[in-house]
Amino acid sequence: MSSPEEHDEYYAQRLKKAEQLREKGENPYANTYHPNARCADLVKEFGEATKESLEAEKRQFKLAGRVMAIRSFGKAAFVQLQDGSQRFQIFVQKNSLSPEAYERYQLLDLGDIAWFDGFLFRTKTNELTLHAEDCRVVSKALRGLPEKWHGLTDVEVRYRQRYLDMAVNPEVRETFVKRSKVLQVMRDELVNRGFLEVETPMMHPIPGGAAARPFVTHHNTLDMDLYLRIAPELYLKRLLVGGLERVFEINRNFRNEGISIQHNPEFTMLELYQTYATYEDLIVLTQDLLNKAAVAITGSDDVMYQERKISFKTPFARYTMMDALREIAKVPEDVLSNRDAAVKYALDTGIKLKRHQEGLGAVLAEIFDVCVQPELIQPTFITQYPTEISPLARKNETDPKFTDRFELFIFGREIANAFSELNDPVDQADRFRSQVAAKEKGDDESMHFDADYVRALEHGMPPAAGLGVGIDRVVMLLTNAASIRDVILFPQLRKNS
RNA sequence: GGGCCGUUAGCUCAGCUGGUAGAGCAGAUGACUCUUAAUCAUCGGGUCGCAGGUUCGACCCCUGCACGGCCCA
Repeated sequence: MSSPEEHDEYYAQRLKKAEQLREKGENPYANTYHPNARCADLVKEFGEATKESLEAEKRQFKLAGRVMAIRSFGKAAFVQLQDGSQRFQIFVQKNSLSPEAYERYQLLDLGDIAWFDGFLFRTKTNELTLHAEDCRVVSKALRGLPEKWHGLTDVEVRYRQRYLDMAVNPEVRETFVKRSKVLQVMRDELVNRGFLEVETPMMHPIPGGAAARPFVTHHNTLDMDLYLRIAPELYLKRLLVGGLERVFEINRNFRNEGISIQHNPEFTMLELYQTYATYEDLIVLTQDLLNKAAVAITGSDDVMYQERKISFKTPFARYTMMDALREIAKVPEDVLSNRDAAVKYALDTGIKLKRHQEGLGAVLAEIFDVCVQPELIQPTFITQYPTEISPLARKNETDPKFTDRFELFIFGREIANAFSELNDPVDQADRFRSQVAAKEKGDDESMHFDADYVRALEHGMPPAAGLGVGIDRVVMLLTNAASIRDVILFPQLRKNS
């Protein structure tokens, strides 16, 4: 990629044409020529109109967009114009334009933003086309477009210069339209259910609400370090203390971890909290949200993803973690109840245990990640997570070793995480202490003690359940994107060398 | 952090056993008033990612680095 200072012959040629326009009294970056229709509107309204009716009506329209192709025949040409909706063909004929307009047309290059005024007709091959009667260059491009047939395939350039990717690869635009639609569907659904959308801090004095390493930043005037949030959870629950009964937030979280096909340092999370609800209620809500999103985006609740059919028909499958270990991974019974047997099984399976993973629950969770998770292709809820790895979740009433929590897996990936919330301030303080102890033993992902949050709970938080949904991963599934970078407009890359 | 792969014209890609760089598109010029990757003719266009090394000679072999991709941690 050449820098703005490195100008080639194309640049010089195009700059010269811009100057020639100026000499004719034309501003090559004019904002005085506006379209009065979009390409898609014309196709919608006149796609079926006959040659004769078009000829009789001679409907006049102004279109504006990027010039994607020019097929020239000397004194006539076909121009492919692309606006925000789609491409449309323009017929430029010397005899149909004023001499001035034809001169302007001759200064038009591939990639320019152009404006045409003309009437609709059908070509000899019966293609709906705008017959140009006026032509303007409204933004002269000084750099050309990538190849017209193969498009832009270099992934690095696609990510670094996403605007080129979008200009030239229509499916990229479609992906981000679908992404927006997913968010809209979820917002609408939650608002309809009485949820209030809120915005809580992105900069936290104590990073909390998830097990992850944060990014650090600094406020100069306050002279204090702040952390980009790893989750909004603890703030959203403070709102429940304050009397809001149903809240949600859709926003970015930041986690200082590796970048992969499934991980970007900043990613979008939907989190919601509902008072007087349990994780069972959220299982229903979660599958409804995903089902509605799938149908809205793909038109079906059967979605093809990477050559596999994923069914978003409700209800989704569900297992407790222990049953999943038993039935899906065929883990022997003694491993499930005996820590030493579990550790031996893990090591025999080739799982590397971190030293701080001492409890049976944590070891079983590791075994689950390796032996069960990759098998969960169809949407599957896994419930009843070990308490020691769920420091913010309410313990199960009958077996306190487990929490009333679920995660949703699709295509072997974690899509959602939810639980009945821990609202006992004394229990919460104990859990934070365990987290701090783990941190001292070397687990840099474990949580800090958040005294301010415990204080909020001490004022009384209604019983509630909370849910987090990884929006990027949902969008990946619904747009058949192999990499999270394909659903994030500007994914994180190293500094350009 | 480790392994493997990639980086050649604006874009998409060839480039043999080491002998000094090619195509298509895009561009310029000319022809052409109904094309659909329009066609035809002519021409211009390269720090072969960067830095070293081996060699009479390196796009090619070796080392290091940068950036990207995939896999693993």
